[in-house]
Amino acid sequence: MGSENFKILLVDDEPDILEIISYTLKSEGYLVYTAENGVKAIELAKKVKPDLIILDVMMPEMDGIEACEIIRNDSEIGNSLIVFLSARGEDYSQIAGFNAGADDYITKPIKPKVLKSKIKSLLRRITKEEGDLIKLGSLIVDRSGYKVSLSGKDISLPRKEFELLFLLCSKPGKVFKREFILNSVWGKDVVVGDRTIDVHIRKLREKIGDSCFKTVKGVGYKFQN
Amino acid sequence: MGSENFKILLVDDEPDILEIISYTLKSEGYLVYTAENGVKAIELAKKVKPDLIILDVMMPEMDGIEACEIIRNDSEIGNSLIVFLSARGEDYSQIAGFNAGADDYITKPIKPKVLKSKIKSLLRRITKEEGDLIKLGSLIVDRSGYKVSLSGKDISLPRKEFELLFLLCSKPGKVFKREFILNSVWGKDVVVGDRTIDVHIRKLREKIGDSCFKTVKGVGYKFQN
DNA sequence: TTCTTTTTTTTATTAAATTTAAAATAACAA
DNA sequence: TTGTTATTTTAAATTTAATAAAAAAAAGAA
Repeated sequence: MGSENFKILLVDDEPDILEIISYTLKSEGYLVYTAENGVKAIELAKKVKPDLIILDVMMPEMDGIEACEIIRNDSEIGNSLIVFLSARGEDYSQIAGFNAGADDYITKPIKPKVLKSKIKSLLRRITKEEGDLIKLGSLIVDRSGYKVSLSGKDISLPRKEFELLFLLCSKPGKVFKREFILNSVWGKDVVVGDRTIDVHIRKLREKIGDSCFKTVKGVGYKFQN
Repeated sequence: MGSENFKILLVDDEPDILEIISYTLKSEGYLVYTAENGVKAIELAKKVKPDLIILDVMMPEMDGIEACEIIRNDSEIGNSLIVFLSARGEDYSQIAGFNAGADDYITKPIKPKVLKSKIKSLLRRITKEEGDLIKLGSLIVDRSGYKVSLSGKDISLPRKEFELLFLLCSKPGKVFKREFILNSVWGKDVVVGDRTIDVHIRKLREKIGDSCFKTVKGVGYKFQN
């Protein structure tokens, strides 16, 4: 989706790993910063305020777990997402990592595909989890369960329909342009036909009620109840 | 950032909670007012007209739900956003809270991150972006919703009509030359007939009122009410 | 896996509304 | 008066969206 140029700080003492992961992440459009040890990582983190930090567990001087604890207790950078890198089977470090406050871990050897999808889903968490509930009169839109409750009755919606509803409800009364809707629900580079939005709107009108979805011809749609 | 210094009223009987939340919110740039019970809250709310009220459900004397109901039925402060604080798992209070008219709820223990993002997304819902709204007496031109409200009544306009109205209203009293209007509403390289503007002006006169669109012969039109 | 169901997307058709154009009328100045 | 310019009306052209139905893709169940 709208890759909002997330900042990722990558910390590992092996230059090769740094290189490979860095390349992989940059090709996904992330801004990547690197550090080769915990001390430098913390220093750099305070400067760039990364959204996510990838920490190797095994590092000389200050290991990942120690660094993680320090980061978590720092008010400036404490709410970055933290991911650990650990050798497969090092079960201990995984546990320790979570105790130290990590959000996820990835085992070496690193598969770019796995890495990318983990990072993506973690970052989605911070963009989408925000305010996961919208209440508008008798309509409650609940992102955590992908469902809406309309005057007490629960209606569960498929993903696209839900995303569209959620978007419109995030600013009742505002007209969302078709292009904008496409970008945020379908994603920047997904190409779908022009009628796709219409059909989804119709589905929502069927399920939620006709009156609250207003069409502004030549512009887009808005939610208003 | 663009934080328009929102006013938040925080109501809880525990001084510690008051302190912590207050600190968190102030650091985000909000103006925070506090009250330790429902009665004082309502009193204070009438004075400061907060944009958002955070209410603890469990309070001595007057609990949050009761306070919420009173607030909602008060015309002065009834359309503030209301958020409940409730202990996790107290599902009952969530339901009750919504029935009483709350817009959202936050469970204790409170995580500053969650609190901040919820508040932010709630306030985002009610804010209009800058330059989106033009008020001229009883006429409100709302760009984000592509509609105008004329002494309370909403009128929705098609795209071109709206753009034209918005242009004229952006500088009341100024005469816009026909050529300029064509450029900004229809675009530089779109070629349309000369009478097109006239027809659209007429449509606006029909909908908004004849008197406020003045013709300056040989030059163009202006808005003046 | 394969089959079934659901969701999503596309296509074609219909309907509606906007926008433009054109013609008729009115206003006004020279 | 005539000629110019704006207004109104009407009609045509064009855009745009709603609808229905089918195809494709994805998700789930057996």
